[in-house]
Amino acid sequence: MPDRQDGYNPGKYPPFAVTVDIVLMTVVDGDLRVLLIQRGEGPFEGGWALPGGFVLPHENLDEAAGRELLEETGIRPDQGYMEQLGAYGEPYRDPRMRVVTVAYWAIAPRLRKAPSTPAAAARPEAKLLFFSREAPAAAARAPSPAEMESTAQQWKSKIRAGGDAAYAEMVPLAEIQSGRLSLAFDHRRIVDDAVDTLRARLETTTIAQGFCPPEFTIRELQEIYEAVWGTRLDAGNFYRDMVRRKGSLTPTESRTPSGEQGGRPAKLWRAGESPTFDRPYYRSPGRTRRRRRRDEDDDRPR
Amino acid sequence: MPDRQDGYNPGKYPPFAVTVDIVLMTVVDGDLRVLLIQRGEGPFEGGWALPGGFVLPHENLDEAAGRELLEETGIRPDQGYMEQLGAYGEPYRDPRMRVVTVAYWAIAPRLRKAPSTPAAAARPEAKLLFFSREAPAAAARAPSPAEMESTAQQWKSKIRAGGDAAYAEMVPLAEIQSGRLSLAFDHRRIVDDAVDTLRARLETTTIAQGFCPPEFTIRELQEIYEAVWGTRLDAGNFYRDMVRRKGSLTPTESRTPSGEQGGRPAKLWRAGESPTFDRPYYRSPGRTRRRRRRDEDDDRPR
DNA sequence: GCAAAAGTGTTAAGAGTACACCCATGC
DNA sequence: GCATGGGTGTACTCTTAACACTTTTGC
Repeated sequence: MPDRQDGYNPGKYPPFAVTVDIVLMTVVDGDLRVLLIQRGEGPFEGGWALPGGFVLPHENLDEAAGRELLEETGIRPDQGYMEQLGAYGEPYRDPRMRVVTVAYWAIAPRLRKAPSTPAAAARPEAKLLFFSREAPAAAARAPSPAEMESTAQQWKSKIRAGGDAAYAEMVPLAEIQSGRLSLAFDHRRIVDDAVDTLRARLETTTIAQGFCPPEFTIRELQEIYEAVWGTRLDAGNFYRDMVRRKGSLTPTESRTPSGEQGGRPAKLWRAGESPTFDRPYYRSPGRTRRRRRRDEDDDRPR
Repeated sequence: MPDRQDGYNPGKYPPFAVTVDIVLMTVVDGDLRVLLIQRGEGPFEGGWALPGGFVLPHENLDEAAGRELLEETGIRPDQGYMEQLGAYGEPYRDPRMRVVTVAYWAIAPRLRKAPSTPAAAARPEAKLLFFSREAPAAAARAPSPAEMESTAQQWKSKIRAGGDAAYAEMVPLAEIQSGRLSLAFDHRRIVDDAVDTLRARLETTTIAQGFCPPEFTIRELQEIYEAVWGTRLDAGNFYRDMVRRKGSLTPTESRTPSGEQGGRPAKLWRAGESPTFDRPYYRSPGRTRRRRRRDEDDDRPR
């Protein structure tokens, strides 16, 4: 606490800068990805870093994180999910001054997979999504209900070719954790912590649905779990396990526009009223056999 | 991140004070308690608050929390367990200036219960432990191995009668959560968050042992779980469940100095090599039937 | 018809729970 | 002997995990 009997008095305190950094995660084609920006100046110029910025004097930490998310991606915090991760404050993590960063992690809904064979869609090095960092004023205005309806449309309108000095990109987590792509400051550690927390949250809450479009199939939800946990799950058991949990899913009348070259159309579901499961869905050891490799695709023989 | 393309440059950033606050918890006679200090000056003078202080320019957040814990209680962080909880930064949480607090929670081992009938020991409003906040220099020096051996002795040497303006006290959590005792700033919320996290950690880690003396019985460990979770557990099942988990407990040759008015002497155990369980010990609904009231004492008929 | 994907049934193994019961001590 | 608390046995229930099987579509 600020003032106490140990020699400090108000006004004579060590001044710090306080920033927020955001680990925005999404799942694209079975890959967990993280939003990174390429730094345009300063230390680590040209390096990859988490989006973030200073906390302003009048706003609290959650508001600062929500504002930064909106400014950088056009995503409003209430469209997905956002939660504080923790504070990071090594003395020389920023070489210029003493900075304490409060990290947040957030979830962005994904675009629905384009109708085509899954094999074709997954393979040809699926194009990364680029988010413009320009025109923050336009991005900051509140979206209309129609705009909110389809986040996919919002995103598409912001995608550009990239290649500019400072841009943002959804980078596969594997690129970061394998070390092929290294991050500025202590952001690698922040990303690791965020992923750990996300993995744990999937056990007790329904936030995995936040990665999905407003209406989704149980199979799509399963793909989120598999991407985040890095495991394969039994489709039949997963279906029952999710539907059995009360309050987490609302059934819909509609079904998927039916399969490409066959397959039974899947029921569509909406998020339930409860943000948590009535009973946790644990990654038990038997359930989570390690997944081999991205794009080895499947365990089943053909 | 500090410098970016959005109008900020280094040196022109909103200055904040950064502090650490510590939720030090212990279990005394089946009660989960929290260390509070009574404020000697400033806002909330005379009110109860968490111990804490400013982060110094040269130290990181963990070091600041460890230093504060040592200064305020004489407990070295490596004697128990300490973990960051999160950051709290509402704009006017401190009326004097903009302060962001990074909260930590920590565990202190408890004194072994004095040999007497459990009923007698539990009832007569067991005396609270008082920690002196004076002579910080003495408290700050590194304790010798002999001193470390018995934390109980360290504590006793610091206990004083209390009644002074600024002192510290282990307050039962129930006093805080019932609202009978209200805390300064947003410290009530921080305490609640710390307890939630502690409860969750008991499921997957062996830190409950941190509340126990170096050698302890399974029954003592069970009492920790019951105090923290606020439940009753079946003694027979708990015994097996804990002993079954590999790596969490090391057997000892010794036994308890044998019962007071009978009873089979209990085996003594030490902490195992693993800080986490091989399989989590969940508070499943059946296991955690709600406990009635503190000091109604027991469910069994007599 | 066949292939593919959604959804259901069945079963064996194991974890969780309740509770009876035996064991080792003090008095 | 009796009381007390430590530790073990046992039976029943429920969840998990594997996998066979049925349903509904496209071609």
